[in-house]
Amino acid sequence: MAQNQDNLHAMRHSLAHIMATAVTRLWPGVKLGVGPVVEHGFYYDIDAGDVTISEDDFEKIEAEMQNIIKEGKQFVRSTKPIDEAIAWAQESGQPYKEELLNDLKRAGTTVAKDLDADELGTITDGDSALDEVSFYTNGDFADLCRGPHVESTNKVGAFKLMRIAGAYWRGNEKNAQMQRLYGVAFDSPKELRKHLEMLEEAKKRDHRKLGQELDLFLFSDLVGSGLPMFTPRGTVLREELSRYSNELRERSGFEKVWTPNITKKELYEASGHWSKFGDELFLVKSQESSDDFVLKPMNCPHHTRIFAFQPKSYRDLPVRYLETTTDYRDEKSGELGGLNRVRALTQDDSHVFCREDQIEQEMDGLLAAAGDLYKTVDMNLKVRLSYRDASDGYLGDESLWNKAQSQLKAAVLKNGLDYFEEEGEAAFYGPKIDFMATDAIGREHQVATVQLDFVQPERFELEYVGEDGSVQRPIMIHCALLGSIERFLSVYIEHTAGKFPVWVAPEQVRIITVNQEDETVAFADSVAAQAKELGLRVTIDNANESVGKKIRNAEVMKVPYTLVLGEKEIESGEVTPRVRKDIEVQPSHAHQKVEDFLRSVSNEAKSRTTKSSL
RNA sequence: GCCACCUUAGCUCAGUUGGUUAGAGCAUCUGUUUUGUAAACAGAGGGUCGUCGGUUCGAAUCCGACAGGUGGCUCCA
Repeated sequence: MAQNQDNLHAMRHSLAHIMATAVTRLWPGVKLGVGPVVEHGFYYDIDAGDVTISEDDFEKIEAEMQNIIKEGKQFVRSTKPIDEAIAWAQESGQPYKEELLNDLKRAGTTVAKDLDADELGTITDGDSALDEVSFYTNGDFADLCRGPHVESTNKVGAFKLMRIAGAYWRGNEKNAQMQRLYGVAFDSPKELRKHLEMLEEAKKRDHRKLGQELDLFLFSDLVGSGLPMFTPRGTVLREELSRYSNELRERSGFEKVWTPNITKKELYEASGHWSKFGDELFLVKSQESSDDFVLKPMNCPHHTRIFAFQPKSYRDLPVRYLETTTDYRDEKSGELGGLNRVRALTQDDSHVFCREDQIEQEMDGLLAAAGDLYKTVDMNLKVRLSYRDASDGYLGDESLWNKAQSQLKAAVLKNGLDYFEEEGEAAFYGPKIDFMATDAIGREHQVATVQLDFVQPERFELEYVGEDGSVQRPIMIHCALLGSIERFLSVYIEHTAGKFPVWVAPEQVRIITVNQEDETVAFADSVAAQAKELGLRVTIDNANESVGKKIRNAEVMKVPYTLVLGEKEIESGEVTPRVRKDIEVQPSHAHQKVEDFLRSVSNEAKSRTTKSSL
């Protein structure tokens, strides 16, 4: 298995090399960046000068790649001293390679390790010292590369070029933008086909498609991009989820607060957000006063004002505030996408103000709440410890940072969470524990987050009176369980493929009438009334259509339970519920009394289970 | 914001190299039908082909700008 993995890796690496060969043959003089292996395939960054490569060119590039593969040239590995390599880069007109090599020479091993493996890592020569780098040559084309490669160009399996994208040289938007050509590659055509089919399947559960089909949310050009609106059905999802999220915290002492949607910009100058995010705030102009207002982009500064409203004693702590509220951020246009990234986002936000000795207990409570929520929605999340990096975009004393980071790690370890650590992912005021969910095509998105903050209490001069009468500074713990409701929905809709469990389903029971006789309609009405009495979301389909058609409509809308009501049901007072296929049903009698059916559905909803007790 | 691509009816999509009144299925409405567990039948309405500008005797089709979207990059409190 490991053997196969290694081979697949070498194959993908070789394909990146072959693609670079092909592009160089087709457009002589292109300048090459880096060409690493990624999940499912590979890419290569290319600067083609004035030439624009587009997806229409894929056929041509793939054909040339096939030629190279047919030639079956050996990949020959060689090494050069770094100065010779630099000379080679200069001679062959490869300024990007030259830059990398110069950095390698200058940086030495220590720094090279810190750099992204996709960049410098690809050209370092494994464990050996950096005074030498490796090359792979196939025929007349040589490329700087760590490898490994397969032995010759005809041993590369099945591949397909997928798309082309812009990518800044070395990930910095101040640098030149190169063209990144992506391909996928597998051992066999069969596996490639399987992968492409999987992508087709994933498209069917795309939250944007399901949002349309299941009548959940919409965008309007008149309202603006990144500003979703929710239909009655979509609003049920939002409210059921945020209610649950709130319950989980109210249980452990959180109290709801309310803050306005606009505020003077001075609030964010105080918090530090203005200087960091000023250009992403929506400005609001008052016609009555000279104040500059902004739409609030987050809630912590407001919550510090509520905390500071009355003097606090150590006995008052922890103080726990909870607010589900919509924030506004003027994201750059290219960063918006479906519900995942919007300009009006609703956070199920909360803040704890506590003493240092209370951090552990508070963190435990929040991590447990996150665990409960994600167990209920049946999602497995990766936990990311998001630390600061060496850049200067962070506020606060470095020793406080170190302490906060180790406290977060301790909490994660104590709670037995699987985690990974990543530098440069922290908020500017503190490190975070981020819960990462995966969408239908495998992209990761942050949902829940727990953050430790020593900075804002400082900047807002928050205090409480300690046991000995001295003035103390509280610590803030930020937490959102869903994160942004919109983003959560984007992954949750894809996770469930729109087959929502009963407790969140916008429509829990659909009643279908067999005919439009008065008696039938009256019976349907009475069943619906009973269902509503039990707090169920129920609709009646009394359309003049065939029963088959109406069943189909209920199926298409993924309604969990459907009742067909006609003469038989009126006579017996019993129903035979049609259960959505994904719902686990414990073996039980197929038909049952109306009251029994409705009561058990109602119990399922209350207990937020995914199993049916019918 | 940057790179590539996309935009035809409410939805999904046809529309041949620029050439009459731009088509289909579903949905909607009307009529017939009163229906038993995934699509009854018939008819009708619905589009200045994303917007604006240009080329042309003639533009859904070619060119440009803008808007919206998709996939990436950058960013993400």
